[in-house]
Amino acid sequence: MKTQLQNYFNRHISLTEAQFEEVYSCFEIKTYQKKDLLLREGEVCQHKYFIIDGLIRSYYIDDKGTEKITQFAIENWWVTNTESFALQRPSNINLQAVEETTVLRIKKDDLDVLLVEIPALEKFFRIVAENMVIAIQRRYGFYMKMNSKIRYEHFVEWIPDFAQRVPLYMIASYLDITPEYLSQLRKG
Amino acid sequence: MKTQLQNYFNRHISLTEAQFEEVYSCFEIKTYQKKDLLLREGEVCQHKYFIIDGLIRSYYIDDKGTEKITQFAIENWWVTNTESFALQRPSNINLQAVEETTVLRIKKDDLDVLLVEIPALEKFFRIVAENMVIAIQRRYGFYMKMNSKIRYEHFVEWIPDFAQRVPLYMIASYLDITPEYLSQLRKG
DNA sequence: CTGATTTCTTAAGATATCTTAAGAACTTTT
DNA sequence: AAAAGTTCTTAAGATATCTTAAGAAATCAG
Repeated sequence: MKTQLQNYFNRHISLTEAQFEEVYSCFEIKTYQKKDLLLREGEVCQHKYFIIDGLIRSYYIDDKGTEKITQFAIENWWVTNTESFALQRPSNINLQAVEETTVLRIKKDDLDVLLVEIPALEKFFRIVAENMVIAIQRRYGFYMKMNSKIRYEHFVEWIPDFAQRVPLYMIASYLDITPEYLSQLRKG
Repeated sequence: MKTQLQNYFNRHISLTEAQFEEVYSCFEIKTYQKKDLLLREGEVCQHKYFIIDGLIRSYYIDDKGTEKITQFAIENWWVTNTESFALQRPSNINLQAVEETTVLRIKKDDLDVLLVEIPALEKFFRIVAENMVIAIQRRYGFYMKMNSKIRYEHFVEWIPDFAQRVPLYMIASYLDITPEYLSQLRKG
């Protein structure tokens, strides 16, 4: 748990043992049951979450009442609603545990203090944010370029693990395909 | 020019006059003519650009030979290909001046040095990166939710300036609509 | 001012994907 | 093991958007 977070920090910056202790003391361990919400549409997002184990999805309900999944996140990923967290505005998405999920979470206020006390963290979160930009651009770039069938094949190939852990209709939603049409695609 | 950059830094962090001078000395002024490329597909992106004046687009050529625009950037925006710049990989997009455009640009190597010397810059670029995440998510979130007609109307309403400065077929490309279909939409 | 290039429009037929509705196959709970 | 809930499939008709091809309008270069 502790080591898992420490390893992640060490990927990008070096913290002294004391610094890491200070950082770690600001995190809280939480376990969510399947279907529990970490963040509800309309609330202001107060936490950044580091996933120790499990699977989180980010989704909203569209005007027709259909769930639209915008992101999945698994072990060793950071998750939050950046817009709501950074600007302290009401969230337009829900964060929900797809499986039983354990996270380390940190409050915005605590993080703000830490960033001042340990400037190396600025670098860390700059890199995390840049990686997020890269990931999102790759995702949508691919999405825009490819048709439904290729999107699905790519998804299964790329993260075969997901195809196991997530029901098909959620993959469909993430890929912006109706489950019915995905069914057709899988046939032929 | 100098002030414009300084103002932008001051939005998020405070630099002493001396620090700003050091920062500024790493930037180079460049003017690109209409259609000049700042970055070519396949090259590794070596610069971050701060636009003083003008308009830059980011685009690639798809398998059918059609230009697909992924981003526009104007005065006071930062632009680069984050993936290529951060990971020093070949770029999958072109950056091109849509109008005559003046930028302040900084080399990756120089920026890396600056970030070490002036840690406050880490915070600055963390915030810039977070804002980019927010902007991209808003953009694609909206894109996914809305149909072509609403995307177009929103675009014109949101940045009316653009509708003047950018040919219609580029707006179509950015909104992922064929120019022919956009023509139909504008009629009825 | 004229020819060349770039940008925009029209219209008809083609296609990817959605919608609706229903039932089958699983999975979890009792 | 029955009931209840969740997930997946099938198929037919509907629709948003694309493709192709052509010409009109506007802008740029000589």
